[in-house]
Amino acid sequence: MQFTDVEERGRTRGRATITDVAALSGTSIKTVSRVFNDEPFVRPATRKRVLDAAAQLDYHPNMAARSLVRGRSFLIGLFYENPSPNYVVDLQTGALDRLHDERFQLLLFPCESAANMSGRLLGIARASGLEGLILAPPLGDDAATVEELTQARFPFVRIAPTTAPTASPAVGIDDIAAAREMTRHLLDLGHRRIAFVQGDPNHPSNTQRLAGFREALAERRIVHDEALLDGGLYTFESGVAAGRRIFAAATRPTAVFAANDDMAAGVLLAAKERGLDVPGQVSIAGFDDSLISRVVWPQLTTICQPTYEMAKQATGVLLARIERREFTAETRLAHRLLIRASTAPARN
Amino acid sequence: MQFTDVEERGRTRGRATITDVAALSGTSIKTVSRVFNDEPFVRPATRKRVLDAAAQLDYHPNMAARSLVRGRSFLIGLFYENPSPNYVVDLQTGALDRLHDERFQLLLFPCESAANMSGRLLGIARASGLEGLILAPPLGDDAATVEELTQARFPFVRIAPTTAPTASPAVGIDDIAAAREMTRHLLDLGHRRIAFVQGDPNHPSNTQRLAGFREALAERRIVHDEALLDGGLYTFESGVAAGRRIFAAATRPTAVFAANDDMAAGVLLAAKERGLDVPGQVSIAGFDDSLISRVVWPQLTTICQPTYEMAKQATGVLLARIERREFTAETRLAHRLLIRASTAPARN
DNA sequence: AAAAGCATAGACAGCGTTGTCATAACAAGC
DNA sequence: GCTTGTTATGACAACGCTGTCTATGCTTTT
Repeated sequence: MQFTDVEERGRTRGRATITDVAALSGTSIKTVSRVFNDEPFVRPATRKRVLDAAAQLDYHPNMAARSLVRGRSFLIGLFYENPSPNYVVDLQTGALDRLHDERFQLLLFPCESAANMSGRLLGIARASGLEGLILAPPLGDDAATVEELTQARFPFVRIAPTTAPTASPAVGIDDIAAAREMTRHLLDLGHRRIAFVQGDPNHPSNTQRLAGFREALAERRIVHDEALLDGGLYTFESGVAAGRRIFAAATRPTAVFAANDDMAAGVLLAAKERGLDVPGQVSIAGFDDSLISRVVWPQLTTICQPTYEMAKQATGVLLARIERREFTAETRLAHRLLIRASTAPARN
Repeated sequence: MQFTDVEERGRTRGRATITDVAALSGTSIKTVSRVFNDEPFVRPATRKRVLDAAAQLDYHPNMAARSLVRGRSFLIGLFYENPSPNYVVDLQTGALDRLHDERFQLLLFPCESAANMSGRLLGIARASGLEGLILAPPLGDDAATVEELTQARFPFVRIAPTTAPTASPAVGIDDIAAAREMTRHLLDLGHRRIAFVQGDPNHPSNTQRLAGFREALAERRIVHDEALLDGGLYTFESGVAAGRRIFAAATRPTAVFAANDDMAAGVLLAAKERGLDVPGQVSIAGFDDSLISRVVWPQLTTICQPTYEMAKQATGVLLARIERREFTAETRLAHRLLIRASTAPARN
């Protein structure tokens, strides 16, 4: 079916322009512009006339024209490569909430793999006319990307980066300390054989969490059995696979610490497949406090990571840099050990 | 810290323009424009010169200028009010994938509540300069919204709408038939006391699923006990609450059918709290095949709803309407009953 | 060899806005 | 009443691009 002569109304054409409002209100376009940009020196009476005319014509400023003349796009890109929908939505919501009253809009850039984005981000940003980038893990950890953007003086902010703190703005938590706390919790419960399920080796957050795990073991003078180190990809499925391998081993660990909740949930599923009681026979701990940690049974002991808040603050940092050229250094937000039902004293 | 005199590079100013490319390539701006818009009548040699110059200057067409002169924004809005992150991400990914090679960009509009958006969508669309809207459930079911947009001839497409098929384009599945199939499955397993956990009463998908449930019972001449109807809000937490009420009742049902997976997972958690074996003592069924249905133990029997594909097709329909004024009527995609481990024969 | 046709290229206006600069209105100070 | 200063308003160019129209070559046809 085809529309005949009637035009569609999504287009910009046909909409009232600043000239129409000026004409109807008996003022000039410049005055209308002043009103819509809250510039001073407009008499209240004039302002009202303009506003009335605008309302009558259903006038909305044309963003394209505004962007063109100002040389700004008011577009910010959120780049992420993350297998966990919960995490992604938290990120988006945080950024959107911060952007809500600003004139900026958020563009999504889901990336297949962080590796093949290396060195391409600046080009993409330029092509889309972005004014700033938010790099979610692990994109903020790519050295080439950070170097490229810094070199070009292109505004960006990294969320939860783990590479050595450069001068670039970032918002995150202390992954090492958090992993250390979780490990201490397991040690305090009497666990000695603790398996660690790594996340994607390309995500440096994984390296940090593993480091924290090792530090805590070292504190208590426990020699870690490398056989208890297994690797996943941060996805639920990879957690299931890791869990199956771990529980099939001759000497089973009494606790498993997974580098994120999705994998911990996978490990939990593998435990159930094998008929293991959690936390009776094996304790399982995660990391992130994502929705999935509350959905499974028993609910997972985890690290509460303020993803939403990190994204919100990161967006604020980026905005400050774009709008006022303020350069905020690295920000660390607080994390919290959340003890729930999946961990219990070791009995062996 | 403040940047001194060096300018930030996110802005559009300072970037190469079409005039620069024309000058460097020894052509006119119109020819450069032709090259970048794949217009005919440009000699290969000229094209190459232009492209080389563009590459050398790192030229990218200014979207704002392009939008302005064309009277188009190339912006599409995705409106959703959905408590399930998995669903939302599927929706986004479907839309983004379809948009990938088009010049359009997607803007996100998470809505607090569909009700208070009623009658405001057109204004928001106009204010943001959108060319089209994708309405995810339940926004596509608001009569006032649909009426307003249709009236204004504003391009939009609804995902999984359930209201009486108007002439407006929509992509969805047959919720009634799907719920009927699931109910038959439970009946075939010998269940007779089946509780139904409703979703948000404001989401008409809920009404449809309940209707399908009732139809299947009627087919088998089973009088449904209204006490077995409980209500949630499509969230995991509301499912937990409903499950607790259901299992606290004097005569427990042998099966529970929840209107979505999140609630079914909640019911499952409530069952575990009470020490009930699933599916031994009670079968639980969900709807959606969202990630959560695979994460819990036992994995949930559910209806596989192609959310990603629905969003992708809906975007295609919208694009066709915007670009070529093609008007596609309602499209129904296939669903599938996915029998997993949470349902088993009734034994009583 | 002239005319006609087509492929190729450029000049220029205009899209809807904001910035700059000029001007008008009005109050205050002498 | 005349200057001065401040407040309020408007004329006009410019932002970077595409659409329209016109001009220039180069073939082909007569």
